[in-house]
Amino acid sequence: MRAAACTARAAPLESAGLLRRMQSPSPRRPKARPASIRDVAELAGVSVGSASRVINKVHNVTPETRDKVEQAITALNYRPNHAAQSLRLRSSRTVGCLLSDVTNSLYAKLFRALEERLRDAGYMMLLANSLNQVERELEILSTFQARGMDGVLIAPANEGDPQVLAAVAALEMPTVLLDRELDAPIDRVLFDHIPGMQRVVSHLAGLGHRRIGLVVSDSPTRPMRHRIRGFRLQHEAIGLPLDESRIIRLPTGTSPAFDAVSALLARPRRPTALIALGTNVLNDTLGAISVRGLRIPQDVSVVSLGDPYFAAHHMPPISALRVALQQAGDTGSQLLLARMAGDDTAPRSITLPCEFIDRQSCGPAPGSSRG
Amino acid sequence: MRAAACTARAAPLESAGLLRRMQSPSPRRPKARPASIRDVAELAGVSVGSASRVINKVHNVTPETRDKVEQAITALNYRPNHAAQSLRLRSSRTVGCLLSDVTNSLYAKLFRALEERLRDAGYMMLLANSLNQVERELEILSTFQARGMDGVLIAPANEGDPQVLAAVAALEMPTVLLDRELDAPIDRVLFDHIPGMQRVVSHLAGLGHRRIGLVVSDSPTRPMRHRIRGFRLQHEAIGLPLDESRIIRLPTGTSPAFDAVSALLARPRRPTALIALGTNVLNDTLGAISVRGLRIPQDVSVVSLGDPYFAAHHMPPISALRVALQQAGDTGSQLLLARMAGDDTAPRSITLPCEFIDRQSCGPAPGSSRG
DNA sequence: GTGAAAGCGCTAACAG
DNA sequence: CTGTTAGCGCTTTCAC
Repeated sequence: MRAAACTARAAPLESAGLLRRMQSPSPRRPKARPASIRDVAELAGVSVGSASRVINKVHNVTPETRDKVEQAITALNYRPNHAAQSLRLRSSRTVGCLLSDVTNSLYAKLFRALEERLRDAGYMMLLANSLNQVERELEILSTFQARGMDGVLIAPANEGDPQVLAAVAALEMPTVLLDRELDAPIDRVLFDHIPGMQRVVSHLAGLGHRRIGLVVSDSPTRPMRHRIRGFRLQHEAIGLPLDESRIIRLPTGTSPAFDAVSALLARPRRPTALIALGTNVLNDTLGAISVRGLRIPQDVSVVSLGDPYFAAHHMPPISALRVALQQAGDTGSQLLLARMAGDDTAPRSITLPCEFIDRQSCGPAPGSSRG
Repeated sequence: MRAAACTARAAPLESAGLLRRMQSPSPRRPKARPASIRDVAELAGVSVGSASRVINKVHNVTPETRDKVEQAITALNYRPNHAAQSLRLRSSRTVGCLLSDVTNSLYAKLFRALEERLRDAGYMMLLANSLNQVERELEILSTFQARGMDGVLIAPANEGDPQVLAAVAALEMPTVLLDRELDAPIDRVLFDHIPGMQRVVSHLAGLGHRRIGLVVSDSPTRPMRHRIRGFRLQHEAIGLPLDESRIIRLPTGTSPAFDAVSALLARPRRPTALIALGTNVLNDTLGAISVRGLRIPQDVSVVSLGDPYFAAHHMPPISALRVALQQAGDTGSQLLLARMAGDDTAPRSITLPCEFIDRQSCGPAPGSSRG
């Protein structure tokens, strides 16, 4: 079964498409069309009604009938046709999930948590990555609508876009927003970024740090806005002067965090503490620190926003502000499940706390008397 | 819209379910049932046949008719009912994807690449994580079948399980296997792990390393098997004695790579080079090296299997054996698309190369004359 | 307890 | 070019 490496674009495969219309349905699956409930009923010698009743475990059935039908089912390897069920029941037992990008471990974890719960409840998940593009978000939303999802869980990056807002508001099925804010009357699960960030700033300030840098992305989403807001708020609260230029908003997509952080650290009065977005940005930040020959935490303290695997396993272990992804998944699916079951109470907004995990990357500010 | 943090299980939400059956359909979506093609035809003053024709852009239509129908469509905000189309067309325009865990960035990247292509072709993707459990894989496969996926892309972790094999073989729709081997006549896209690993070993041997450690997972999948095989083969090929105890197979799930690598490095004649699975294991490996006060590459050379973001941004940058995920996505979707379009030629097996990226983590073996 | 039949929304074959 | 109609497979009254 060894094949030569083939890196070519699929030109050779493409042509197969043309042939298709000129020949009978693929001989690769000559399995005559699968057994229908009618076949089952016939083989069992009962009516389709009865067959349906045993399939759906309705009570009104003689054990005898049940047996016959069940035998027919296994004999025919019968599986109910999902499309027909969806049409008839007006329910697809499918939930749509719109995320920026599963490649971001945060979303991947969230999706996994969500899937776990919803699968247990008998739903399958459609996953679509919007890659932060308005156009895609619109298209995905529209597709979810068209495909009659029973519910959707969404985290549109373009919260502020009027078209996106309109599209979300137009959704006709139960919807839950994931850590986003949109002016529509729908359920949402949010993280408490502001108090979380305040906690971090105050922890750092307590260690004597007076110049704290913040490295986030310029994505216009709620998490970023709130983190920055919390950052500002806490500076005010404790009367720490805030130099706005210490807030770095990295252009989304690319990750030139390295250069930006290097520049920040090269300033005459460099920050003595850095708060950086988890995973990639954190990684670049760590790299920039190490390249400049600075030590953690002696020269610079570091806090990660989000708690990627490597934060805990880095040397030294990096303190992190962790969001409860698993819990968010539980909560989000819970909310959605309730709606899909008919809950028609007012939209709920559930806020989940951020937890600060203090590890060994935060120390007293250099030259500070505290600590 | 501020809500108290709520960590409680959803007991309060649960009860809503009971109410449901006793009241009319949720007032939250009083949108009478969406417009059907019949409504459109009626409003446009044409027959459903004509309506269908313009909706499906068939040629036989007067511009006049077309206009009327199109107006009715926008007026009614009509969207074809997907379930009805699926039922009628025997096609769901949906593709199932079975992976171990999207939380693993490798799979996340693969999924994203796949989704990109398939979305362009008009398919949506159902994603299911098997978490390596046989039971789940069976269930997912069965669900894909029952739901009439037009095609599936799968990477079952339990390649060797007879039940899984049977379930895969029983799949009635086009299927492509992703870097797995199963004795079934289906398309597959594979990575060239053996030559890749051989390249790494020989690179290291060329630098004078004679004791190379390999840290992988004990997952019984093709990639792991092949890496180990390539490791052995190349040792033989260049006449390097291989101490089997230098091959560490980490139990899947947990990641105690740190201890295992520490132990390996604590041996009297420790390896002078380490080849480690990307991301988490690599991270632990790096940690263990740093904790023992060893330097890269002066004391230990390191190669990553897979090329996570941080490998390139680590200090020093870590050499990596990279698999072309994007290309795998392109190829896999290509293969599937062709089958779904009716291609009925013999199953293809496309092998993609592994690329070795030499960065700065590989140096001459300590005490070696080479380099 | 069971069967007959209506119809979910759509496409396609057929007649005009 | 357009209208009518027969199902796709299933659930669910409604009689019996």
